[in-house]
Amino acid sequence: MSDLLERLRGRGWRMTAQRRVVAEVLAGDHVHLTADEVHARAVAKLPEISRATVYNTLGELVTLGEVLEVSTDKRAKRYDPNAHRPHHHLVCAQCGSIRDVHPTGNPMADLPDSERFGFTVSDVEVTYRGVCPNCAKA
Amino acid sequence: MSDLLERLRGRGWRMTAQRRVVAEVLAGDHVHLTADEVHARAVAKLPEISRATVYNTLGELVTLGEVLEVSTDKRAKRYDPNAHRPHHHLVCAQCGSIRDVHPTGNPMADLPDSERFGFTVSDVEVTYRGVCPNCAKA
DNA sequence: AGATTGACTTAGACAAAGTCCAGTGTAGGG
DNA sequence: CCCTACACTGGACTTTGTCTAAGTCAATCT
Ligand SMILES: [Mn+2]
Ligand SMILES: [Mn+2]
Ligand SMILES: [Zn+2]
Ligand SMILES: [Zn+2]
Repeated sequence: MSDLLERLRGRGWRMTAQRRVVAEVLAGDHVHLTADEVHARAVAKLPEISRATVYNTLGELVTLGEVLEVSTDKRAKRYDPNAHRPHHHLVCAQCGSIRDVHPTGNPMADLPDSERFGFTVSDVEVTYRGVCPNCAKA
Repeated sequence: MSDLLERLRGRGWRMTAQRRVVAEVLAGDHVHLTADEVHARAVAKLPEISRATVYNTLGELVTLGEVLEVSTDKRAKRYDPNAHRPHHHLVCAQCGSIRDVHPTGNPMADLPDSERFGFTVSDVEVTYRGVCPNCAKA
């Protein structure tokens, strides 16, 4: 995720300890943390970081297209650093765990003109729901 | 929507003025109101109805499968009375208006076993995003 | 019809998620 | 090493949703 920091520097971002820490927390695969989870993990690395800064930084990253907002459950938004490979989500209805998935086919092509109501459709988001192996055996 | 009231009576519900008003507010096609919008419209018909009752009633309708919860934006949940014909949603990214759509094909079949991570997948939710004709011409 | 009763409703306190702002601190260019 | 525009902080505030104690009333019974 240090290439992210490079890109941000290239965009004229001031490199602060807070922004570095938020970027660190977001590293990895299948990462879909809430803002408060990001804050909690950031505090572990930099105790004085404030909630407002975490919200600001996440919001900026979303605006720049470096992070996606996902709302799989009906509670807090989740922040997804996997913004450069298009994908969808598979969510456990019981424990809420989330995996990135790459379905075949193009759901966009499945929406006929007669069902578009004059909209210019630009994007589609697919959420699969089920029970994860862990919850299934319990 | 009076068949809804019938079904509720059949399930042993007490028929109160509040529940009747909430059912009335939910009548129609392409209706996807937030709880507060339902409350505002209910108050117009029955001024003393409380927020708690609207939330309770909506929750009960969801539990009974008579109304669906939808979260197309990342803000408040929306309540969808079209629970008996499966469908997906087309959302205007600018004004937030929502239409029910019926895509062809079955997105569930597009998720190969290798992308299921051992989950038992039971449901899929598709949200199309774009710009509605109204916002396009402005 | 009148009495009864438990389901229903209410107002308001509370909680969680997110926004906003005034004051303070600091990254990075000169 | 100074400056200053940008960034950060803490706390107040808003929105969305939940909970509870006390009061009300729909449906049933007599
Ligand atoms: Mn993802
Ligand atoms: Mn709908
Ligand atoms: Zn699970
Ligand atoms: Zn629109």
